[in-house]
Formats: sequence, structure tokens, C-alpha cells
Amino acid sequence: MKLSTVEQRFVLHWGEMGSRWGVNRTVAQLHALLYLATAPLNAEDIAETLGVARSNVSTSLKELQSWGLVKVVHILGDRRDHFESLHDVWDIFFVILEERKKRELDPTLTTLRECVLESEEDPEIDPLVKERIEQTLQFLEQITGWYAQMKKMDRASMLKMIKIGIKIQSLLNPKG
Amino acid sequence: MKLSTVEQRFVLHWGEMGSRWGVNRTVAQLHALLYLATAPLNAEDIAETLGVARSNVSTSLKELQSWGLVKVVHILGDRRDHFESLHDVWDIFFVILEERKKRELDPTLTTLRECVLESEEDPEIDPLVKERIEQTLQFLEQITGWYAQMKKMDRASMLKMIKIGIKIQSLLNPKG
DNA sequence: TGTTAATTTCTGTTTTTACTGAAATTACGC
DNA sequence: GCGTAATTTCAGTAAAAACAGAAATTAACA
Repeated sequence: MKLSTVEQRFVLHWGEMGSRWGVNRTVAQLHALLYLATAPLNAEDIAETLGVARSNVSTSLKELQSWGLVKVVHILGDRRDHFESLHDVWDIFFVILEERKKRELDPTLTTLRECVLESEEDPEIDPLVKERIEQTLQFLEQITGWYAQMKKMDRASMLKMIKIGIKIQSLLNPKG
Repeated sequence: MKLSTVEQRFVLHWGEMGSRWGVNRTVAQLHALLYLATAPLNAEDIAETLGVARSNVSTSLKELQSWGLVKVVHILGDRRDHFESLHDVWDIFFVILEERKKRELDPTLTTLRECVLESEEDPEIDPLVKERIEQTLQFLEQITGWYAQMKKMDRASMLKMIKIGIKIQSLLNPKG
């Protein structure tokens, strides 16, 4: 399978971005490829298109599946697995947010809570340090609380909210 | 300088998180250390405390300064540079957002715009692919537009907005 | 201006991460 | 159940990133 210049560019850039955000480049490229693909692809095709080893594709696909970004689909009369990505950017965005929250934010919250407890028991800890750790915890709790609320919103309201932007400030402060 | 158990834990965890988000572990640890520090530290102290080479500290400090997270300060009667981090988590958060936007989002927007242009000129490109690329661009534009609005808000309104969460939905849809 | 402290730059090394290709396993069709 | 296709696992290799220590540079001060 040969990619057009545009597709190539998209895939390569996506890979580049991935690696800046702690995502393996091949995984990111593969995701981009499946995102653009107009039909499910099999591992062989992917390996060939991206110019990486078949085994590498297998591993990367597993990774993407574990994120819930890619699903296996079957094609009539074909033994091979085929793979398909989510195609709605917003869906993709929220899936990634949710996963990173689970994998990174939640453990961080746990650690910070333990740190706060531990520092409360220890009179040696500088109050300023104590406060900074607490502030950090509070901050992350605010962010995750807010995120939990956002998740509940329907997509249309989300978009609306994003569009009205700063005007929200006057909604919140009717008198201001 | 010896860290308490809590400080150590905080610093190590921060480093761990950093590396998951594409930030060099030492850089992240160093940042955490300075964030907790109750007074500016010199490079020597930092190297000793974190157990890394002096040169590594120098490089990492440059990196943090380039992000605007850390500043040099001088102490009377001491020739050495001392370093100090921002101490407000929200400030830190926005500085990081802003920097990552500049370094990663903006170039991505440029690339996507070029991709869209190029794909409009090329009749060979599948319309579905064209649409997906456009959707991606639109999505990122919405996100950055919204972010630009948020930046304008004062901190108090930000917090308030975060706190009211989903209730905003009914504010936006008075009739719903 | 010479001496020393402080900092940065650079090169080679280590460590980590990513990847390949072979071998093993699994699934499938006959 | 046997043979083959498809997939996964694994061990070794390659590539990339991080790092230390030495050398070079810069800055301070006498």
C-alpha cells in the first residue's frame, strides 16, 4: 500500500508528535495510518506501508488496542485480523485523556495523598513544603474533578462551551 | 542537602511522571526539587542532592529556564548562581501549557493546514482522507481557540468555572 | 592581568528504549 | 488431527537518549 504525499506527511508528523509526548513513534504512526485508512488494514499491509517489522506492528497494535483506540475486525473470507481506528477526533481525544488519567494522574493522586498524610505526621517537615505538596494535590483534584464533569456533558454542549469561551466569565459574574 | 522521605518521594514521582510525558527525568526531578525548595539552590547543592553530575544539572537548568519555569537569582556575597522555581501550581501549569502549545501544537497546526491545502489541490486524495485531515485541523483549532480564551480569564473565574462543572450546561441551555 | 571559582560545552560511555528476525504458539481449513 | 497461515513472544541488536567527567570558557575579584 502506497501512501500519498499528504498521508505520508500526516503519518510522519503524528509519529513525531507522539514521541514528544511519551508515545512510541511507531505506535503513533500506526495510529495515524489507521486513522486515515478508509478500510481496515491487516498487519502485513501496515508493516509494508510503514516499513517496519511485522513483529513491531504486532506489538504496536496490542498497545493501541490496550488504549482502546484500535479494534480488530474481520473480513469475510480472510483469515487475517484487520484493524480499524476510531475515526472521530473527539472520541480519540477523550479516550486518550481517560487512559492517561487512569495510568498517570490517578497514581499521582494516590502518591500525593500519601505524601500529604506522611508529612502531616512528621513535625520535621517544613510547613512551606507541606503546603506546596497540598497545593499540588488540590490542583490535580480540581483538574480531575472538572474533567469528570466535562465527561458527563454531551458533545454539543461541549462544543458550545468551547465556542463561547471567555464570555462565560460574565455568565458566572452577572454583576461584573 | 538531605531530602526528607516525603520530599524524596515527591521528587522521584515527579521524575517518573516527567518521563512518561516526554520530559527528561532529571529535568523533572530538578524541577520538583526547586518547586519544593524553601530557598534558591545553587547547582552544586542540586547535583549533590539528586546524585547527578554537575554538568547534567547545568544542562537541565538551562532547559528549565528555557521553559520559563526556573529563574536565576543571586545571593549577596555569593558568586554562584542560585535557582528558583515558580511556586504556584497554576502558574506552572499555564507556563507548561503555553510552552507545549508553542513547541508542538503550533507547528502541528501549520503542518495540518499545509496538508489540507495540498490535499485540496490533489484530486487523487480520497475525500474521506481529506475530511479526516480537515477534522483534525478543526479540532486542534477549536482546542487552541478555547485555550486562548481561557488564558484571558482571571484566576478566580477559572476556579469558579471549574467548580461549577457540568452545571454550565444548563446555563448554556436555559430552556433545557 | 593573573588566579581561581563557577559554569558551560563537548566527547565518549552507559543506559534505556525501540526494533528486527527467528522461533514458538495459536488459529484455521481441510 | 495435519499442514499451513497468521500471530505473538522472545532474545539479541541497533538506535536513541541520558549522562558523567574532562576540557574549555566565562566571570569575579584581587
